[in-house]
Amino acid sequence: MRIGQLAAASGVTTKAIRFYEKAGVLPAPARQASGYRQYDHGAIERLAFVRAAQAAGLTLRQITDVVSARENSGPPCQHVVDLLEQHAGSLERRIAELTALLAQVRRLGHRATTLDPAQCHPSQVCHVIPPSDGGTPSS
Amino acid sequence: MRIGQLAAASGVTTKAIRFYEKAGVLPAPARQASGYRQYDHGAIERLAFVRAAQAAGLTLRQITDVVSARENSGPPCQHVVDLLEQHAGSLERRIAELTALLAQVRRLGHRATTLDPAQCHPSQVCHVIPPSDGGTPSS
DNA sequence: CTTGACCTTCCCGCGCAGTGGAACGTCTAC
DNA sequence: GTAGACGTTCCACTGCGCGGGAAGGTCAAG
Repeated sequence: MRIGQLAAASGVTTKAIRFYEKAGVLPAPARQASGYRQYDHGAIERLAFVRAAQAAGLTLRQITDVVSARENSGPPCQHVVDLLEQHAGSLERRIAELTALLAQVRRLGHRATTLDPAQCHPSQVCHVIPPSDGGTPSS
Repeated sequence: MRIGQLAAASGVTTKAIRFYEKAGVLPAPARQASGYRQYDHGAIERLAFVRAAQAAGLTLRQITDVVSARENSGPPCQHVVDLLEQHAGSLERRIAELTALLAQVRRLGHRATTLDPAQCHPSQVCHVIPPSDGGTPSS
């Protein structure tokens, strides 16, 4: 099948498919005499894996590592398990950061209800957001 | 004071200060005859506001809006309150997304412990991550 | 033969918040 | 007068995941 059919079958644009190939996340397919890419049926499954892994929040870089591990040394299950565990850890940290940030933003919003706009000196931009409160950067 | 002193006093690099000015988040300061930027004391406070607002997770675009509202029509408190409320809402949504994603990743990790690597067909990349499970996209 | 759908490669752009470096001007101390 | 610490501008690059469009080649139908 050609790239257009693969795109239609997988729901991924031809642009994205070529991008994945260039990024190393999909192997370079065979070419027809015309230069057109020629895909076999497995390409649909590989593409489905890429989308599933993306839906799990993995980056293309991480997926590329999984795919090349698979190509070099068989099923990369342990690698994938480690990756998922590590990913779960970073999700937890990120959630904790955002939760702390949410609490901080809520404090500011609440604080605003007790302040008088007239008390806002021109030298400040807005006294609702005070300097150096040690908020967690959202990186 | 010159830009280097402002940088030292505020803990922000000269690069970032010039970047803020170009982005419209800081007003263009006066210039000396040499062309050097000349800052008054209020610049330190404006910069502190920018950093505090960033620590609260606001983007430079949002901060720019607050600053220009301040310049055009006095204390932007209501604007800021609305902004914070809206920001809290998007933080909540983001946290919910990431929490759902974390649950999904945990399910995958757990599932991996019940699978046999030998069962992983070559046509798949890795059977730990199955296709089309309807995971929430992380963006 | 020509039209139109498909394919190829290529580079540019987005949004975000800067950082790095080049090439050059300025000020201060010795 | 010269070293070096500071300042100025501009352009490029980072990571992420593509999308848009140009300029051209290929293939089937009418």
